[in-house]
Amino acid sequence: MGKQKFLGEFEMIVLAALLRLDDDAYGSRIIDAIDEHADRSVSIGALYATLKRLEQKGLVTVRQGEATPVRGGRAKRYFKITAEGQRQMQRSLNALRNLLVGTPVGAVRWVS
Amino acid sequence: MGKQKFLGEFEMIVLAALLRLDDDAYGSRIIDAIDEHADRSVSIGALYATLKRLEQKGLVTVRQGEATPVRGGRAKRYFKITAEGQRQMQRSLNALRNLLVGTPVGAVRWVS
DNA sequence: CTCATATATTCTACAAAATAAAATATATAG
DNA sequence: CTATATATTTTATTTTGTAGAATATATGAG
Repeated sequence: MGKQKFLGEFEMIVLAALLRLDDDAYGSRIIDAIDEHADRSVSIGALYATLKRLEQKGLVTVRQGEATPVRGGRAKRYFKITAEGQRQMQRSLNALRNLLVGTPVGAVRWVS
Repeated sequence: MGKQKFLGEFEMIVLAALLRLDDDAYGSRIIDAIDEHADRSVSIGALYATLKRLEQKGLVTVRQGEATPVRGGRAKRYFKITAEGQRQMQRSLNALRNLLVGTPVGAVRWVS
């Protein structure tokens, strides 16, 4: 068995955003989703660096988009989580969840 | 408002273990909890390095224990998550959860 | 006593992840 | 053909994650 892998915290955030955005996940859209849903502002450079790493690890794939017919328009790159990415994501979440379940009911809750 | 903070992935794992162990959280116990519940083996050095950082950030406190009356026994240091630690933990979890809810039902699930 | 041994924590060094700011690329409108 | 609006890449640095060696300290055996 290869060495057990766990995702970094921001890697999980990015992958979660890809799941949410489904077929429309590219740079600024991902930034917006993270900003809106996770209440977190991230620089675009930080995002792309992480996406590149995830791609190199085989956890996301990329599809080249068309340039949109509006002013300003380099072609977009759309990202998608792979099956292996989903697997690692679930494993990382489970690790946290399993440690937290059975914990005395206090300030930190997994649900609600 | 001070800069928004999010915990690292392993920091969350360690804090979750502290919650689980309540008043009995010291070195090897924490290692065991992570090993058992998160199915993850971590070196003791890695753990203490992270605990030190969490302490410096005010996310855990330490209480000095007695040496137990068994062979081999340097005094233990018991760790406990602070209110601020719980706050940051909840915030980090919420960020992930909020991105995942509403996601098409697929391979990655928050519950079950 | 003192030494072997069993815990326990700390130190050291390095790898990986996170992050922002600046640079570059490329499309279209005028 | 140039100004401008996206979009992605590059560069540099800080923070986290990680293991292994070193150190500390308690007790049991003799």
